[in-house]
Amino acid sequence: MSSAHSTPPALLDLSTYLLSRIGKAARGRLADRLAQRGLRLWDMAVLAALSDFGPHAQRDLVVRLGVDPSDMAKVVDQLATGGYVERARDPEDRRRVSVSLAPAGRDLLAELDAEARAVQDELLAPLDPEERARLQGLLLRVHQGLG
Amino acid sequence: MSSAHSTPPALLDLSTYLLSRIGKAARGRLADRLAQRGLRLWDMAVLAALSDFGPHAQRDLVVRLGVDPSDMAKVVDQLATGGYVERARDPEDRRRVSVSLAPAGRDLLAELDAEARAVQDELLAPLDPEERARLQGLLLRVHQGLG
DNA sequence: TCCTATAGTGGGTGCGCACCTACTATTCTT
DNA sequence: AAGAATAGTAGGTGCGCACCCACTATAGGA
Repeated sequence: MSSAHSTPPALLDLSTYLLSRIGKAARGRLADRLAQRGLRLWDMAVLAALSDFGPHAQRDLVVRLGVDPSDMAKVVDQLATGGYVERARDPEDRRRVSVSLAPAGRDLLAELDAEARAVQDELLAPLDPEERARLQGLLLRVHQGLG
Repeated sequence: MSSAHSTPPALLDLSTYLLSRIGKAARGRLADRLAQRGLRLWDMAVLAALSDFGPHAQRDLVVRLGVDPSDMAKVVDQLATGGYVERARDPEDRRRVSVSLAPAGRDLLAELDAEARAVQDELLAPLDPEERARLQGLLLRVHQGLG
């Protein structure tokens, strides 16, 4: 992949390029670890949303995470098959499926979070803790601006 | 896409996630601009390499940029068709094709660089110039560590 | 009640990217 | 001169991702 060797300075001077490259490495490494468990990035995002905000109608997960409804159906189905989330028809509107985090899902999320932090340690190895915190703060603000 | 709205804090707390997300946005926006000219990211990388380091044997471009030789052939072919680079058989080793930047390629690279900086302005809008410089410095060091 | 809108689902499409194989032309080795 | 190695090329494959369409079930409004 990105053969460390002598990347053109014209590219290294562009934050756009660095973000693209580093982001790809981050995504790739995390995806690899999730793949070993038969999971993809969206699985983790769904678990995190359920953990942070409680049960969601499937439709609300779609809105929150910005995924196609059809794709979300597949993700939730897989998570339910694995016993990580529970699906239940909403009695007040039987079109809706309420999705909630199962205990196994909470455990899984903790493990995935640890995987993500391991990737982080690899990736941010050149930075000391203070610098990592500064980077995190800057990235957070950039992310907020993404709209 | 990443619907700014209420991303799970468990994810926002992970630099891995932020890098992945922001990197994807950076890549996507730049790729869109290049696509309007019928170009892809590798085209820009090749132009930058030629500009920064002078003519390359095609094989050396492959090594420097870490691309598959077969894919590089296609990129160079497209750039040559557009008049942005020139191909010449190396007389000392007629297997080799020496690739060099044509004047039109230098102009194009300048425009693409401007496009990249425009994306940068969009993306890093929440940061002031000093913060952008700090981010750039941190990213550069992280990139160096990618190996 | 009829008509429209909404929630979820199954199946399929197109694109970009990385990768691989087979092949030709040329050079190097012995 | 023969065989192995190298540079480049044409074409094809598999994967992940985003997206779209058709369909069922349910609910809400006129």
